[in-house]
Amino acid sequence: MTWEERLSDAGFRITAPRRAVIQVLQEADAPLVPRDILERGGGVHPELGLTTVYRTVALLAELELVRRVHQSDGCHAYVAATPGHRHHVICEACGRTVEFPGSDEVSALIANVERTTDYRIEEHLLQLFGLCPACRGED
Amino acid sequence: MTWEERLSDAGFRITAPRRAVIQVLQEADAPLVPRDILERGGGVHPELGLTTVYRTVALLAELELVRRVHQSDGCHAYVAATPGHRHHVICEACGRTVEFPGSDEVSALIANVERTTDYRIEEHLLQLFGLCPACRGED
DNA sequence: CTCACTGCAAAGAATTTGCACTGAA
DNA sequence: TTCAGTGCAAATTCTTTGCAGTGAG
Repeated sequence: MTWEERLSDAGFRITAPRRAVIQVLQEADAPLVPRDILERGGGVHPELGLTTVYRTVALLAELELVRRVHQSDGCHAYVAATPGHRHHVICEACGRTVEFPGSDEVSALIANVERTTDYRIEEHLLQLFGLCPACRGED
Repeated sequence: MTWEERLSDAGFRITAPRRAVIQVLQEADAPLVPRDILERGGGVHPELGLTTVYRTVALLAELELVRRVHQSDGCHAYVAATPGHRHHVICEACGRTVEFPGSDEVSALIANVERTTDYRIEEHLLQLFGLCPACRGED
């Protein structure tokens, strides 16, 4: 199912600005902040406004089509989400992002922490930062 | 070694505003955003300014005495850091925060991800969210 | 046809910077 | 005594809101 179908099924309209934002996010391989999306989206739909970018990413995030990632400097960038997968490795040099599945290690860790801290864990935020193969100079 | 000694050793001066910010952060058991720190710090040093709070947390974070944590709503809150420990469990109800050590599971996970993605992992951000024992109604 | 969606401009936060003054070392 | 550190006010972002016009369904 495409993003447009998902929007449509959820009762939202398919408009030119939304198409532009969707296209930009789907083509990006690194997290983008709203301003990035505006700039790139301008190539597709020049009238695009920043307000609409904010509203659209909020909508897409709610439908879990994109995910918000956190960065040490500029927080709140967005990347396309792979369904079921929840974590990101972000290249510190080029920003290129890859998702990896929530793994057994994470489950084991959570069980472990629940036992030692007596908290009941419901959510987690896990992001790894490093260098992608290309930026390590092995391209 | 106290925080003041650490500051001093690093060549920074010990001032009343810095003492106030330090005291507030050391007494807090949940992450605080700059405005929180300002309000609480006002009880200790009424002239405290928001600018100084920003500058002081940046300094403390650089010395790794506090850590910046990310929250889904208001990003960028700060908590006292336990040396060597790197992760937090934050209670979704009361905000109370507990640190837990970087464990074998995390190392295993990282090794795993390095293998499958071919990224070289250098940093990670791991935060768990859940309910602390008190907020689960078992107090 | 309707009303969800849009862009603009303005309002509101969050954060940083310029600057003269003050007090820690 | 000196200059790092401070508070204020102003400047910059970043993000949200109010509103009248417009086009998707």
